[in-house]
Amino acid sequence: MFSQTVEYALRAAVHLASKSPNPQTTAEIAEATQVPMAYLSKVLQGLRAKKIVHLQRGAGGGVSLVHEPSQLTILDIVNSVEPIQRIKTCPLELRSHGTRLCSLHSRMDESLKSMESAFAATTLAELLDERNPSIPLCEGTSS
Amino acid sequence: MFSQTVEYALRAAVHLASKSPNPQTTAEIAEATQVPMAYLSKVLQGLRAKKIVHLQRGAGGGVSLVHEPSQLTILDIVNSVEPIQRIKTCPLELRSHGTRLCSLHSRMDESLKSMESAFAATTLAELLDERNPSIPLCEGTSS
DNA sequence: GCCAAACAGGATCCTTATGTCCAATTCGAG
DNA sequence: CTCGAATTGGACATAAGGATCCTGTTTGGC
Repeated sequence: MFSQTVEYALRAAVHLASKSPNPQTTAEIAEATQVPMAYLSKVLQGLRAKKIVHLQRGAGGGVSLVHEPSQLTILDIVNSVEPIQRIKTCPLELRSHGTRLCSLHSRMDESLKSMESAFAATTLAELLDERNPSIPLCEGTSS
Repeated sequence: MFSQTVEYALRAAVHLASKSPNPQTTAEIAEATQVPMAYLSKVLQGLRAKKIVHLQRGAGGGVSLVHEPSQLTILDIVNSVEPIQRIKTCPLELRSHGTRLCSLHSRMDESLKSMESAFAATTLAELLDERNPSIPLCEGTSS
């Protein structure tokens, strides 16, 4: 449902937020987030184009967030790499098909809207503040 | 966010429901739903494999729903062609990354869960019953 | 100034999704 | 039985997403 690119961008953003405001090298982020480094580099370049991160070349350089983690929402990241496409008009521009498929797409769009709202409501800072949520998703297999 | 294949399957399912229990030929469905026929054929074969539709070959044959529209939900169709992948475990199986990315994926999964619930709550019959929803998505450009 | 660290960006490759085409098969009807 | 309607299924084509590699450019520190 979510593309790899979005997943990678989110991982990188969260990791950067956790280290904010210290810059991290692409290699460090790749290691920490388990993302292929060469590809992560491309993803980060996309985030740079959208003014989400700052990329500093040269020795001692690295990647850093342009804004405070408390000012960045999940939606900001998602929309930077793969904007959520709301369904504004029925994909079928037919005069004859009645309202049937409309109601389908209306339902689909409501789900998109719901997701959009949820993503807009959570900042990276809030993600980091959460201590041991009720449903831990990270139970390692190692004891 | 939704693949073409899912979109096509949903269109076909809704159209079939609207004609239920009469079978429709693939060509008729393709025409009504604006889906390339040759590809629709493949999609329908997928729906057949999941026992959603019945395909009758030969003259007078066609496509028909196996179940009543009131017994088929949007989720049934979606899961038949491209199952919604809930995030059950953190994609990063790291012992060292703490709970940070967990809270991210927890949020993402909540959106998936919400969508799943919404799709499971609506049957094809209900879609057909809806008259002129408050937000019409089908305003044709033609007067 | 030189060197090593670190990003930049183009070329390339692999896989998957989407879409097309055609010969084969099934089956109802005359 | 024969013919045409209709799906079947395999091969093929195209495009996009995901991933890798290599060379160039920038830049801080010695």
